[in-house]
This record gives sequence, structure tokens and C-alpha cells, in this order.
Amino acid sequence: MTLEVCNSMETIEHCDIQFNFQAMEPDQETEIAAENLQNINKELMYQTSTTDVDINMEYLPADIQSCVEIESSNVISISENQIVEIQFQNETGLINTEYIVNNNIIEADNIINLKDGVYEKIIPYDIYDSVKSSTESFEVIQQTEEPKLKSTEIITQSIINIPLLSPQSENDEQNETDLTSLTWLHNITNIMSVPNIPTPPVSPTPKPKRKHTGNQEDLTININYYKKNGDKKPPFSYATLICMAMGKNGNKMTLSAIYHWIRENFLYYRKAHPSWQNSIRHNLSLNKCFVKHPRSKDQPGKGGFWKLDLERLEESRRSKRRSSLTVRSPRNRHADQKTQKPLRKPKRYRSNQNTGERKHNILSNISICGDTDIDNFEDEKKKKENKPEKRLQKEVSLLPKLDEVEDESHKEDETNDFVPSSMPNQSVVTEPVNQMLAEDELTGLLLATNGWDDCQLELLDSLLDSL
DNA sequence: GATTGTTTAAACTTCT
DNA sequence: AGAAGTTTAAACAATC
Repeated sequence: MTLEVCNSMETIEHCDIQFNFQAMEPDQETEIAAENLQNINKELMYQTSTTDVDINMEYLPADIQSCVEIESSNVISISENQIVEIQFQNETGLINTEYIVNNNIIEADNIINLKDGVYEKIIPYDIYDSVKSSTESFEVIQQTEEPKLKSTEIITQSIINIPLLSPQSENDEQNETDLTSLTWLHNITNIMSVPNIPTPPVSPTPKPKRKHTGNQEDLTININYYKKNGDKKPPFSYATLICMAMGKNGNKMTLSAIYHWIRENFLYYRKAHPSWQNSIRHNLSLNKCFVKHPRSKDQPGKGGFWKLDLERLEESRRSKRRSSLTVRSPRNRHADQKTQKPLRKPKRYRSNQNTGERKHNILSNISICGDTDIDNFEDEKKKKENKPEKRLQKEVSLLPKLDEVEDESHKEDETNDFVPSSMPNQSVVTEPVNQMLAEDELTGLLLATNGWDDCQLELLDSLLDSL
């Protein structure tokens, strides 16, 4: 497998980008690591075929400041505002191409040009007409040889400079700063960059995190680590996980499909006590951004479809901002309720796996994380040997063994619960553009606003108002 | 009976 | 320290 990095634009500032790629065979991991690093502009090429990759900085572009840990992941420091093309290849040829701009993974279908600090993203032809009809912000700038590439979306320049955490880092604790809720916007931005969905303007540049120490490499989260390693709980809130799943499945999923997606993409949740599913349900019910849509009568199956309510997201975001600018409403939920209701009995069970853990923002790369082929999704109810959550007090004894889980075979879903991955395109095409701001809208909503400074919020507002 | 969905509440975490 | 957000646990109703 070859990793090819093409630096096609001038540099402005610095950021870190993490490349993840899998070896075809585990023992080839290091060998394939940076077999071919190429910088087009400077016509520099770095090649190695050794198993112990030793990057010679002399051959790297000046703006590439480091290239470390070339094993299962390849961390390279690359200038911000660069467009980076990554081609994943194996002996059979090209298997995938992705582009990265300011930490955003862009599908190869969406060719990107950079011009004077403005991103121009070419929108796939098949959604161009509907996009154009609903906004003036898109314009045709070129016709490409590829018929499906037709228009361009202007995206204001914005630099995301998110502290990233490396799971292997020795400095986890000190680096694990407030990467929680608010910042998962950025995650969503990437996650939701499914083909054919116009990428909204990325978030304004957050201020550097307070008390942040350590270099960027140390902060880089390898999302693949969480996909493959079930020992550590992924640093995403449940709301984030739900949005990740929905972002990959047209913002509309059944509960069981959400379970499935999470299990498929995070090994931890395959091994974990199934009480997390209770939390998922809790989040779906409690978070008003998740809206339940009952099945139609001609759609048999259990439960309804859960969707993201983007209007609600925006409404909530704005109200949160207003309240943050004034006085926080007094809230003493616990005290009030204690006076009204008797205390509950002590908890019988609490997982200690999350104790002390903090949620992290990541340079997420969900496309690398993997699109679960949900076509083969097997409804949970079919898995009798791997009992899902029933009642929590019964669940401990029902915990599935890991090997059982991993041998789990996915049969055809009989219930049509699963929303195929083709759904996103449909929904995007048919909905007005202001309904497509999923990423940014989600940001301000599900997340706390306290991670945003005034500049960010104002920019966000202006972007929203301009729609 | 199992799953889905709602609600309550305590514990925990993070931020101001 | 308090507010606000998140997670975990639990009870229970509705539905398939």
C-alpha cells in the first residue's frame, strides 16, 4: 500500500494532519508506511521500502515539519490551507483517494481548488441543480472532463486548529482538555462529508485551548485506534456518536441501526456492557435535536426513525448564545427535585471504564473510520446468543464474549430498519440549503457554546444569516 | 418476551 | 462553588 502526499498549494500556517491507513497484512504495516511521499510542487519525493521507516527531513518539503510514528498510522505535519491528496493504493492499484483541507477530509468526488484563501469545492453534478436552485452562493466556474463535476461551492477560509490527542500519548491527561461536546462539531464536519453533500463553511478558528501543552503530534487522535481497540472508550459523547451515525446514514436511522453503526465503528461498544444502549436511547429521547418519526403503516418493524432536527439545532444554538451573553438562568435541578421526590436507591452498577475519562475533540476522519456496510445490517433482535440490553440489572450476566461478537455474522435485515447509505443524497437534494447546514448547525447545538468565543459565534451567525 | 421510548435522578465532568 | 452538560442507572409504558 502506498501513501502519496501531494502538496499542491502554497502554505500559510501550520497544522497537523494525520493519515491513517491499513496494511493489507498486519506484518506489512511498517513496510508500506511511507513508501512514497511526494510533493508535487517542489518535485520532491521521499521513498522508502524498509520496514523501519526513517524519514529524512531533507527530502520533505520545508513546510512539512515532522513525520513521525510511521507504523499503523502516519503523522505528518503539514501546512494549513494546503490541499493534500492522499491516494491509498495496494498492489492492485488505487483503492481510494481523499483530499484534506484544514483537517477536513473531503471525498474524492469533491475536487477542491484553493485560491487566495478561498476554498472552492466542486459539487458533484448530480446534486448541482438542486443546490443551485436554492442558493446564490454557488456558481459554475469550470467544466471538468468528469461530467459529474460541474459547480463550485465557495467556502470561506477558516482554519481549524484543534488540539488532538494521541491515544498512545503518554501525556493523555494533560492533553485531554475540553475536547468534549462543543468541539465535536468539527468531527461532524468530517463525518458528514459524505459524497454529494455540499460542505458548509467550516467553523471559525477556535482560540488555542487554555493550558494546552505538548506538541500537536501528541494530541492527534487516531480514530482507527478506537475502531480497532476496544480497551479504551472512544472520546465521543453519545450525542456525538448518534450524530456520527446519522451523518453517515442520511440523518435518519432506526435505533437498532444506530446501535449497529456504533458497534461496527467502535470496537469498545462491541465489548462493552450493553448499558450504553440505554444511554443512547436516553440521549435520543432527551435531546430535542433528535426527533422521532414514526414508521408509516407500510413499513413494518419496531420503533420509529430518528432524525436530526436541524431547525431545532439552530434555534437551540441561538438561544444558547443569547443566554450565554446575558445571565445564566438559575438552575438547581437536583436540589429542587430532591425536595419533591424521595431519593433513589444507590446505584447497583457503574462502569469504571469511563472514570476520569474526558471527551476529546479529534481530527476526526470518519471516512477512514469506515463506512459500515449497513446493507448487511442484522437487526439486534436476531442475535439471540448476543443478548442486547434488556433490563440493566439483568445485563451483567448477559455480556457477550468478545469472540462471539466478532464472529457475529450479519444477515440481511428483514425489517428494513436500516436506512441505506443512499439516503443522504436524497434528503440533501430535496431539502433547502438551510437544511443542509448540518455540520455547523450541529455544532452550536448539541454542544455547549462555551467553547466558542465571540468571534466564532459572530462568524457563525453571519454565515447563518447569509443563507 | 423483547425492544423501543420516556422519564427521573444521581454521579460525574467541565467551565466560569 | 455553582452552573451546566454528560453519563449511568433505573422504572415503566407502549409496541411488535
